[in-house]
Amino acid sequence: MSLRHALLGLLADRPASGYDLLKLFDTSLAHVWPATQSQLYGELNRLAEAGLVDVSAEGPRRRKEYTVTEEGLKELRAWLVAPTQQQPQRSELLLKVFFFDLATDEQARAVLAEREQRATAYHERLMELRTALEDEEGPFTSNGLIALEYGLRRAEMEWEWARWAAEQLG
Amino acid sequence: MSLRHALLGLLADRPASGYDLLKLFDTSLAHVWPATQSQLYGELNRLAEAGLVDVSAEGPRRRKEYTVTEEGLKELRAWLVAPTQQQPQRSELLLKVFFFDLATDEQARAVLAEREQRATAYHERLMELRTALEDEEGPFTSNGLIALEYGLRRAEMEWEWARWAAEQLG
DNA sequence: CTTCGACATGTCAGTGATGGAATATCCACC
DNA sequence: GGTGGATATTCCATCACTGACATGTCGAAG
Repeated sequence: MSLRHALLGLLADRPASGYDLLKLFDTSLAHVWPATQSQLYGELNRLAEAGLVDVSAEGPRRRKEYTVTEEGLKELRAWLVAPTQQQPQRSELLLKVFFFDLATDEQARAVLAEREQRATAYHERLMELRTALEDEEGPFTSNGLIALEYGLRRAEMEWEWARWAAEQLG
Repeated sequence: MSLRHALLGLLADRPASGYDLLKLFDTSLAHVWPATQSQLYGELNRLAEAGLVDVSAEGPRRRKEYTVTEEGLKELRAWLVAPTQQQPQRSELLLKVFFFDLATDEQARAVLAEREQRATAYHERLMELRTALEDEEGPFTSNGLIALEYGLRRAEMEWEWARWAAEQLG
């Protein structure tokens, strides 16, 4: 349900087309709220129907540029201050942990090692992203860095936990 | 897709009915892979159709008791050692952080404070669950504690981050 | 002048989760 | 003997996400 607010948020900075927004998603919001092209175009049309955005310009190649309406901004601000519902956390990894008794110790260790690796790799990617972000000056940079820090801390937590868990198995 | 494996995993410990499994989900797996009643019964029927479980007994009130088949166990073990796909992380909280410029500092702080509170409350709940688990001896206790530790660490990470983030706003 | 890559939008089938309603049985208690 | 609560299963409408397919335009490079 928040894809809608992600779009409104990006459009609040500046008008953009679906294509623009798709790229913005891939860069800025990729780690926070990934979305596919089909979702995005569909939601844009629904947003326009609901009067939260307007088509402010049409360009070549059927390009439609969207702008948030007053109503859209209102909706966005209301969402920002509404209580954040935390979505139920499903974790395939932890599910496997639950059933570790069905595997050998070696197999269990492999599962944990895989996660540790992934977490460190992800951490590195985020560190690169951070240095990249620090150079350029975008509208979402400083807030983006706060969100990014969450990812970094989470990755650290994950590999520390994975190591600890592997010890527990012994 | 892993609901299937969650069910197989629980049934691998002992045969059970849908109703039993629902209760097991609510207690043991609630924090790891929540599932609703409609999902669960549906998946059980599909599992039986696929030959991964058998109806091993029928009791009063149309109760059907399911048991994993050899094939089901095979599937479960294959899943355990297969690479764990990490599902894309959508976070409504981080999305809000991205758009903090649209809110007042006060509002942003409130969002962060709410999360900090939730994280500490969740941490407390998990601590209680841990002491409860440590007393009783279940089949999944020791692995459950490893999974639970993940939740604890994550909650700690979250409130530390929320505090840090609030400082950044100043 | 053609072709290739980037730009740009739309649609659809399949899958899985949500939430609620409908149905029925058994048991304990009054 | 009737009622309420726990046991137990099934179905359905709705919604969101995925991944793929379909369609078409423009600009630059050769």
